[in-house]
Amino acid sequence: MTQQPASRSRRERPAKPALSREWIISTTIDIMLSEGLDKATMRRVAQSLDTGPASLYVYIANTAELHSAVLDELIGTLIVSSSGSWSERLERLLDEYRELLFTYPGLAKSALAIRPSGPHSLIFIDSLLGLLLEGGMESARAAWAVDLLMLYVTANAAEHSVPAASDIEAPVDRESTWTTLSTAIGNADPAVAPRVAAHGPALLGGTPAQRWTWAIGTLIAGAAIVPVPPAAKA
Amino acid sequence: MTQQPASRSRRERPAKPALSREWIISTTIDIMLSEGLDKATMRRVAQSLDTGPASLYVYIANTAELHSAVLDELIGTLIVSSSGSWSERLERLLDEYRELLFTYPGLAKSALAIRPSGPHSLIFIDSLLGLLLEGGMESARAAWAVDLLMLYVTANAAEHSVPAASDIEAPVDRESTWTTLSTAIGNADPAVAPRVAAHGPALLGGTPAQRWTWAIGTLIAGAAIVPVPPAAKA
DNA sequence: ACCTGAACACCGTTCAAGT
DNA sequence: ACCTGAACACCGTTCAAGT
Repeated sequence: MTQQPASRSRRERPAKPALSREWIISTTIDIMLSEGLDKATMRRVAQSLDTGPASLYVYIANTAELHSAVLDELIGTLIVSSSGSWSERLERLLDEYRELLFTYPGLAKSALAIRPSGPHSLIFIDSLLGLLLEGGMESARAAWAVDLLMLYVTANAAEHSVPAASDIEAPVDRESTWTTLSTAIGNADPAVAPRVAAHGPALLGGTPAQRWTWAIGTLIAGAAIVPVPPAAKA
Repeated sequence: MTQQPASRSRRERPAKPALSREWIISTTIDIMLSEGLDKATMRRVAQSLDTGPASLYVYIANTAELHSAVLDELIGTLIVSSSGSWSERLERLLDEYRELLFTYPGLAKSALAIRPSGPHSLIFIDSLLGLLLEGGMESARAAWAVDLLMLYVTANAAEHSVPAASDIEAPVDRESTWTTLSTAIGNADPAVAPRVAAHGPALLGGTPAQRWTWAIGTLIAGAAIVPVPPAAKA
């Protein structure tokens, strides 16, 4: 339980080790890394463990729980940097989380469905909360802001990790999705969507990094000025 | 194309009408309404249309495109109210969108993956943009704010529409997910997650409606004060 | 040209039967 | 008690063959 974080690369596979929750989770992470979340199915994981899928159900309730456990494990690898202002450390931590979700394509989508809730996630939430409190944010607002920030990071990653499957056979699709949206905006009929037609470039402008920084800044600045309804406070 | 919005309830089924993109989409909506997005599969839709799944591929490229088309169709039913301040109208419009995504469980998750981009979505984006501009927001910021607002609404809905499948056999699961998170927060060890332990009630406090209103307000207020990098402007 | 039966290559989950 | 083979009930997508 409190051993070191699951090593994510073990080349030597000691001939059929005993099945266990930990072993199943780390095998799942291996598969996710090399083949994507889509391939990290009960069947595929079982195959990697030289057994049938039914065996996994002794340790894990269902696919959602497996993915949830994997996410918690990975969140355990994030660390709060110790230098810089609270806002720098906060942005860096969120950036690490974003990167994590980008590294494991498809995991973000799971994260939305399952709400990180394991022991490692609790520590992560604690860190975010601590940084906002350090920044002087009122406690009730900081709590809600943590939620909002995590939701944004997850949604942002989920949106950018679209393909997940079929990236071997149809790498075109990702591009064409983008193209569809931007040409739709570019070609917007001023009679039907006048503001989009007029402000098209602004809608599409900026680098992903610029938009990310702006969004995080916006969330924090907004949370700092919008009060939480008094009744909702502890 | 510019007929009335796809009627979502047609009890009389004129014996095997000709297959068409429109007919496929409206049938999919029917199924989604009555059985959830999970059941709106190519196979199930084909079955409702008295044909094999292969036939759908004449009109629709794949499942993602089908869901994308459905979402655009539904977004076409949203209307901007004509009374009230810009911010009241904005919040009402976003609320309609949120409600739409809640009504069709699972659709929100699709919306994240596919980025609403059809003709109806373009008009919706145009309305949001118009309201922010009316509120005096600078154009580049308003454009990015539209993105952020839509992302939040979608993510929020995706998070709350968890079960989607298996809601007949395991209605317990939704409850237990919540319970898991709140008990985890409630029982947080002060030694390992001191801030969570101390501010637990704040993390869990407020009604969904309060949190929703606060979040939307936070996003708009934040966008109004955080400037977009000059290089990113049109 | 338009449509589709049948097949291919997968899924998650359960449960009776084995050790 | 613990584990699992085999089955159940599904998927998306393709393609050769029919009309």
